[in-house]
Amino acid sequence: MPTRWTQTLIPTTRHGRHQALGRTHEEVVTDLLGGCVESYKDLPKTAYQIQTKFRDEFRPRFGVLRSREFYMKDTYSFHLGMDGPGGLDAAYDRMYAAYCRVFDRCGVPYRVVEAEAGPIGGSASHEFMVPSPTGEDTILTNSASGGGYAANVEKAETGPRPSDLHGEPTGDPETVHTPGCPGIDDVCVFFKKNLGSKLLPKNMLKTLVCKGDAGWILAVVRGDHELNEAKLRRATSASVALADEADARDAGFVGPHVAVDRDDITVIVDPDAAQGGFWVTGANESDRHVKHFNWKRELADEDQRRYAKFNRQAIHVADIRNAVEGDPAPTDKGGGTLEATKGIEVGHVFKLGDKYTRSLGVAVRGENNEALTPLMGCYGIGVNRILAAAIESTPGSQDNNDSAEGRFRGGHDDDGIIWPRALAPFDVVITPIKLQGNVADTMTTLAADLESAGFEVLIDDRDERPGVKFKDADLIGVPVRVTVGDKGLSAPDGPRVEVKARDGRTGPKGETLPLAQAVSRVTDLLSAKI
RNA sequence: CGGGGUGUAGCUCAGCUUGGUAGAGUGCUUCGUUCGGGACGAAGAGGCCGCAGGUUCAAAUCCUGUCACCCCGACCA
Repeated sequence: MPTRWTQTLIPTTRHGRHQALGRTHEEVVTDLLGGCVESYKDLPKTAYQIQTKFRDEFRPRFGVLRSREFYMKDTYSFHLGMDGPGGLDAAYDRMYAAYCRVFDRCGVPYRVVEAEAGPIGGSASHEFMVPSPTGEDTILTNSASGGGYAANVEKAETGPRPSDLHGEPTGDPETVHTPGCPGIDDVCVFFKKNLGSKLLPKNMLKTLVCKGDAGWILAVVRGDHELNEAKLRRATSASVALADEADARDAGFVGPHVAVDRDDITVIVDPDAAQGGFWVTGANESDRHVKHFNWKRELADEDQRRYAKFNRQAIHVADIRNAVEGDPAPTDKGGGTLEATKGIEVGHVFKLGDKYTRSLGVAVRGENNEALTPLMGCYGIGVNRILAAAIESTPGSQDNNDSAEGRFRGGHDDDGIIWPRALAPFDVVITPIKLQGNVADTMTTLAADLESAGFEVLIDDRDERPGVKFKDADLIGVPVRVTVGDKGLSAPDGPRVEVKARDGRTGPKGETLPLAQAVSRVTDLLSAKI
């Protein structure tokens, strides 16, 4: 991946030499491990580190959500094979389960989504996403329709979509001069401005020229859809490369009928593009588009010769585009309709296979002294991003597990942060109303009792008005606040204090209860499964 | 790199179109009254209006240049 290097920070030293700041460490760890293992008996092995990573982000934003410097835990495992004990599959499953426990205990709502193993190689990949409107990744799920499918846009499959290549034309073909408009949007703007007719991207066919193993591949999707290269690769079971940029301009005027009379072109059409009705597409001529394109008329004829593959029904209709909201969900995953949600990626597990070990020449000797290339998995957690995600997360979001009644996982409201307990800087804040009478003594004793019970306690002994302290406690999001005041302590039936949970479990005004019950009530609130 | 925006009191900003030597809120200082959900009154301190030129009797305001910051976009294991 070229981006692995373009996004690496490479400063120049005063001596004119280049130094690279660590990005991710598949190569480094693989190379390191290669020097440590000799025999099949040395595997499996797992290495991890928690350290600062650097990445030359195009556009850092949202504070700690996307930054050039961040904290990351990354783990790499090495195996002799895929199956059985000690294999990559088993390690992957255990790592997956461990990640679920990590995010459970952090108290952030998350969803595990299927991700594209992609051109980097490997066979399986899952992302751990925290749902949030601030998120930069899009997740597609069918949970609203009762299914259990979740995947990112690159990976998401759609259920069956009907297609019909034999619909009747909507009119005679008409070539339109569209100077300087290779792109879909350009053409639509041109139609409106210069021809006074409204043309929508969904009425256009986007034809992408790709190089396959055995000749050219034309990938055709609707103008408002995006080609998914991984899906195209699977549909052709071949390696696929988009035509290079030098050809890109003229490629913008290509239409599917360029395949006519040629046998070295394979046409692959997304179902939504393989329809009758009104189409505008490239005219196979620079600066020209054609109206009323029709699949049957343009590719077949009476002699059944124009595009032989069409007539042999060898033209492929396949899901080759990114899924979008509203698509049917895969039927074997519960069916229904896909809906889109924004999410923040906080973790990723990945079966890399032999991609790195093979290219770096790492091998061990097997039982028969043969050379074996280990398989590899990698597993990452964006440590500081969890903090941001915990605050940005949508309160009450569903997660992958059964959403238990009353389970609450933090986030924020108009008053500030609502920390899940595991991430909060303190468990309890004690807010004295005014340091008079025995308030100070009670407060100190209570703090000591709470600390003995295992909690981290913050005492707000600032000389501020009560309202100020309440607002600040809410703002920094300490999970439980205990208010100690002279009025409560001198109640006729014995001293009382107020206990309030930041997440609202104790209501907007909290609970007033006898001082003696404070520690046990706080314990209840803090040990509730979050 | 492309597009847009903003630089005025410690902070958040108004004023600029229609030039006339600077305002609000908040914060700060002092005094008094208050004190269970960001108190109230009174008095006060605080700004070469990002920087450099130009136009003008006169520039925060108009013109040119420059610097800085912010936002949006560039398909991101």
